[in-house]
Amino acid sequence: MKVNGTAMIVTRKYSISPETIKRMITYLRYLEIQKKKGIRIISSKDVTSYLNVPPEQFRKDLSFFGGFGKRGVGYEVERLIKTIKKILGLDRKTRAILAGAGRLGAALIQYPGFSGINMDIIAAFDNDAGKIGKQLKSTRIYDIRNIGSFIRKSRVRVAFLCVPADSAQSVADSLVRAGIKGILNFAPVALVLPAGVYVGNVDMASEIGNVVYHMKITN
Amino acid sequence: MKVNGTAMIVTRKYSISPETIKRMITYLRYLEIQKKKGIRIISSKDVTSYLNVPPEQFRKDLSFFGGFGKRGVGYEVERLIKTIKKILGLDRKTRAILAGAGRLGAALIQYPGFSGINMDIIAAFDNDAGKIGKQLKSTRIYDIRNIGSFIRKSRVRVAFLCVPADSAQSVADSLVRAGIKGILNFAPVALVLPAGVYVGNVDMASEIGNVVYHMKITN
DNA sequence: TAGATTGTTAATCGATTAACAATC
DNA sequence: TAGATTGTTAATCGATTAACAATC
Repeated sequence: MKVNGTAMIVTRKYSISPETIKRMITYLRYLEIQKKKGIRIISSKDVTSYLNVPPEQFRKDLSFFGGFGKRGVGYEVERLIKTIKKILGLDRKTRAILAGAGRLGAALIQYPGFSGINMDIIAAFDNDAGKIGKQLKSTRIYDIRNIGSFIRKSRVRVAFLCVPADSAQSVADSLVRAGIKGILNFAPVALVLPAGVYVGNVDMASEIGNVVYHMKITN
Repeated sequence: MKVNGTAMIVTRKYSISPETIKRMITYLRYLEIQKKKGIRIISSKDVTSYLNVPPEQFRKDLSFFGGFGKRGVGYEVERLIKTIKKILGLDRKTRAILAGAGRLGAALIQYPGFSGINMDIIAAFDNDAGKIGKQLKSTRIYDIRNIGSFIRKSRVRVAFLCVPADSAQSVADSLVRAGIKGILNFAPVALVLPAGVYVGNVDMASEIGNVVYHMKITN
C-alpha cells in the first residue's frame, strides 16, 4: 500500500502474534549491525541468514504491516530500520519503572541489550530500607509504598516486575490500580489481572527446565 | 498405560513441544504450593485455575506421557509431583556451569526460582581478572580460558551463557567443542550451532519490545 | 530483456480447544 | 447408582512453509 509515494504502515489492533513482534526485534538488531558495516541494501535471505529463520518468515512478518522492499532488489537497510522501529513503537522513548531492585532488577536496569529499544527506566522501587535512596546506575530507588502515587503523577505505563514470587500478585495489583498497562513479569507466577493489561512473562526456571528435559531425552 | 499396577511414564524422543514442557514446570510449581497447604487430591480444574491455562490443556499435556489421574476423582498431588519431576528429569540434580559472571550471571546464580528444579551450578567463568578467584554465593569464578578443560574433566553438559553479545557465538563454540549439549542463551544473538545441541533463548530486549508494541496498539 | 527478489495466496503443519466415552 | 472427572479422539484455529505471480 502506497500513500504519497511512501509505503504506509498499517497499524493493526491485536491479531499479530507475539512471535512475529519478537522476531521483528531480532531483525532490527541484525539490520543495525549490517548498517554499521555500511550495508545499504539487503535481501530477506541475507537478513535471516544468521537468525535461524527462513526468509519467507521475514517477508510474511513484514507483510502484516505493509510492503517495504523492492521486488528484484531487496530492502533499503536504513529505511527498513526506521520503519520497524516505528511499527514497534521504538521510535519514541518508552518510560518504565522497575518494581523490585534486587539482583535481577539491578541486572535488568543495566542490561546492555536495552540500548536500541529506547527504554527510559525513570525510577526503581523496593521495600528494603537499605536500598531506598540509593541509585542503580542513574536510576533512583524509592520506597515501594510510594509506587502508586509515582505512577499516577508520572503517568508511566510500563513496569518491570522483579519482586519475589510471593508478593508478585499484590504488587502487580497495585501497579494496575495506579494505571500501569504493560508488565514484564520475571516472577515465577502467573499473574491474574484485568483485560486490557498486557503481561509478558520471562520464566527463567521453566526455560532451564526445558533445556534439562532436552538433555534427558537426548541421552 | 499400566505396568505392574503403576502408571508408566512414556519417554518420548522429540515431538513434545517446548510449550508443553514449560507449562509442566508451572504445574509442578503450583502443585508444590498446594502440597505445602496439605492438599492431597487435586483436579485438572484446580491445578490450572490460577495459571491462565484451561484444564484440558493440562490433561492433554500429561497425556503425552501417560495417564496419572483417577477418573471421577483427580490426581494425587504428591505422586503427580514425583511423576512430573521424573518426566522432566528434575528428580536428579543437573549440573551446569555459568559462562559470564556479570550482573545477569550473578543474578541468575542466586535466582530463588531455581529451588525446586534441582540445578547445581558447579562453576562460573569470566575473563575479568578482578572476578577470577572470587565466589558468587557458593560458586567459584574461574578464568574463562579454562572453561573447555573444566567441561571435559567434569563432564558437565549444561551451560548458562551470560557473556556480552559480541562474544556469545565464540564462547558457545568453545562450550560445544568441549561437550556441552544444552545452552540457555541470554545474549541477544541467534547462536549457530551443530544439530544435537539444544539452545534455549531468553531474549529480554525482545520481550520488552513486545510489551512496548502492545502499549502502542492499545492506545 | 533476463535474473532476482518481493509480496501474497495457498497448502501444510502443529498446537489448542471442544466434546465425550470411559470409569472412578 | 448418580455425579464427577479423567484420558483421548475429533474439530478448530493459527502459525509456518511452500509456491508463484508481480515487478524491479
